[in-house]
Amino acid sequence: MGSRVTIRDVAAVAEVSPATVSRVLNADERVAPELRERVLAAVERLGYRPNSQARSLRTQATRVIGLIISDIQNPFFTSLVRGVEDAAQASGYSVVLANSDEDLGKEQQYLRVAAAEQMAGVILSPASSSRTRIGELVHEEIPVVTIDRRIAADVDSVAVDNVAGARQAVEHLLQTGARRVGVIAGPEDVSTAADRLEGYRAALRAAGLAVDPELIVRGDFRIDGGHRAAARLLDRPDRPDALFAANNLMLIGTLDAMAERGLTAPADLLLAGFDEMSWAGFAPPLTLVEQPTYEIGRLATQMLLRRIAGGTAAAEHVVLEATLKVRASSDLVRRAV
Amino acid sequence: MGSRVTIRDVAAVAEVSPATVSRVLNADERVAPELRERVLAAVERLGYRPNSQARSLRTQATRVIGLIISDIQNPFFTSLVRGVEDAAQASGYSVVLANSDEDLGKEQQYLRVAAAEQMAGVILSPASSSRTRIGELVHEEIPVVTIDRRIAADVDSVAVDNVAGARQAVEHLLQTGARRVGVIAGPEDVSTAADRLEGYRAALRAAGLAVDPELIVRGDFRIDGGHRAAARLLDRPDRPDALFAANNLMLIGTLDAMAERGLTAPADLLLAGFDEMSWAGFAPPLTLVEQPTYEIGRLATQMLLRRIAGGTAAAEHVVLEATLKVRASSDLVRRAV
DNA sequence: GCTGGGCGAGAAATCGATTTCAGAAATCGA
DNA sequence: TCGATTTCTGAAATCGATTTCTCGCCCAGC
Repeated sequence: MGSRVTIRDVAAVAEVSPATVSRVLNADERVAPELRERVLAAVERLGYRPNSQARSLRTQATRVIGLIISDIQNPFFTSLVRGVEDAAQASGYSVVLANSDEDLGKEQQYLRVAAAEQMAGVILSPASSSRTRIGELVHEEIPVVTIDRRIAADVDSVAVDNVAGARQAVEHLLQTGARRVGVIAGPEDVSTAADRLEGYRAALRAAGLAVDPELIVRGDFRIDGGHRAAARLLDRPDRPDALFAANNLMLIGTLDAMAERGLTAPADLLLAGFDEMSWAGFAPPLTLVEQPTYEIGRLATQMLLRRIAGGTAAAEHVVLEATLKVRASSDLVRRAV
Repeated sequence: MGSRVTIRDVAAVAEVSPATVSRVLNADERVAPELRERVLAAVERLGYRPNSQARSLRTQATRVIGLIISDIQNPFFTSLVRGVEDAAQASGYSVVLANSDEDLGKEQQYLRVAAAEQMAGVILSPASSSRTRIGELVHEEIPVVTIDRRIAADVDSVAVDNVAGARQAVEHLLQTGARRVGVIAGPEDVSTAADRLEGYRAALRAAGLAVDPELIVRGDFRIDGGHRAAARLLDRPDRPDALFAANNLMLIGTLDAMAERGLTAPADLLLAGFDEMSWAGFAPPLTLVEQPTYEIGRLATQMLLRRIAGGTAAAEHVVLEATLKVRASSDLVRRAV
């Protein structure tokens, strides 16, 4: 019947009271060295492991942080998860992972679970910037840090400078010779999508080019949506001479659509995307705006832990840099690279 | 200060005892309809949510199942996770997800967490068939179901018939005209890898061909390993005329290695792999042995829930079918498909 | 009319830890 | 030497639920 060994058993073996055992285990200094020894020996001998339910019932605090991701399948999140786990573990916290799958309903449910389980804190990549509701967590006073995307509520966030990243990519396309750059943008209510679109516009304006609304098509940050959006752009009589996909999965959809039409980059058009695609295997190598994903996870966790420890300052918004990696898909000269 | 509303508050408002509130909430029949009404109204009005720590401390049972995956980044697991979540949720359980990253140390740590948190059960895709240790869970009498891979211990498992799947793929390659089929096999201590290699051998034997050990190279089920293994095969003076990669990530590595050498399938050699690759975007479309991933997750969860409910029969091993999907990468005739 | 059985509801025990409180022993200062 | 602190330890309260125990009441049966 499992976790049979309780603190009383340890106390009995060590011939002390349960209170003393608890003190020893919680690094309370004022315990005689001799008793401490006896307790530790008993713990060792019995293989005692404190019952975490009982502990957190009493202390009203768990050492678990929730990590709610909008799309686990997206490799962007994988190394981010590692950053979170490493930082959390270093402070003795464990991480539970959930996949909202860009679904507001699922997201809501996980947020409820986090509140019900009284998790110490939550790191969230919100499915929507305007419709995600963290009310339950706020009510339970559970701190929240958003990653990758911001939300309306006043909480900490960690993200990259999406405007600058997208702008760099589009400016690069223009410098390489593109004149009509199509963009496969993300969903309207995701801040990341809005920012990247803004970067696209900024690049055009800086180059003195008009923003043609016909060249802006929205996808859903997933493969299918990217495929449909790219198809619409590619089937225009005046086909764009470059495409910028606002995230990695939509870039895959774009590659699909191009393959169907027998088009290749950079020969037929230039191509750039956002977010890592370490699955590799793509020909040609793709020009991408890359994010420091591990770092995002690590920083977000540290901010969260500070909040948990009791920081009550105003919400902090950390903005990291995204860097453009030019590769063959957008580079006529270095095509062979 | 969060979850302030306790069962006593509800009891006070409804003017009954806490015991009665508990009975109403746990569907105990013998409560007068009138009191039941009052209790439900009070619960509603106060927004009462039972404290799950307190509950599971008393009942000695959580409604959480752990899902420990060997590589989250592998899309194979994504729809499997969905299958688990759907089935768990239908029975009122929540799922916590962990990524062992094919690392025995991490795996061990998560297993320990599962034991410490007294999870109701664990679904595990073990990092190793021989070195994974589930002793702690067994000790706590926490049921375990392994997926995708088997382990030495006597626990339930759900997997596909990897031998038959691999055999089908290799037989297909032979029928399409291949004579020297190279295989990029998986790690020695993973049952899945051993089975698929066995299927490869069986196909050759059935065709009356000798098994050339030079054509068998081991990878690590990851992109890099697949890349190195494929490179070794491709650089041989007597290059194989077909390759079978034992999982999806190694197939990507194989594609990389081929691209570096200017080789394409099916023109230069035939190509087949194992596991879905729904990221698509690959040219040519790939011949793959596909698994019913969602179903694996769903079935594993149902088995686990039966164990949790108290089934004590002998370990059950469910074997599903994997089906070969022939696509252009191995099909000279239907190359245009 | 009295007893016994059944049922519904509250009081209290319980789960396993932490923490407060109080008392005994040790230390210190005068 | 004695009283006043301080230090250490154990007894008991506590966290918030569930569950056992107990009691009062009602009704049926003899």
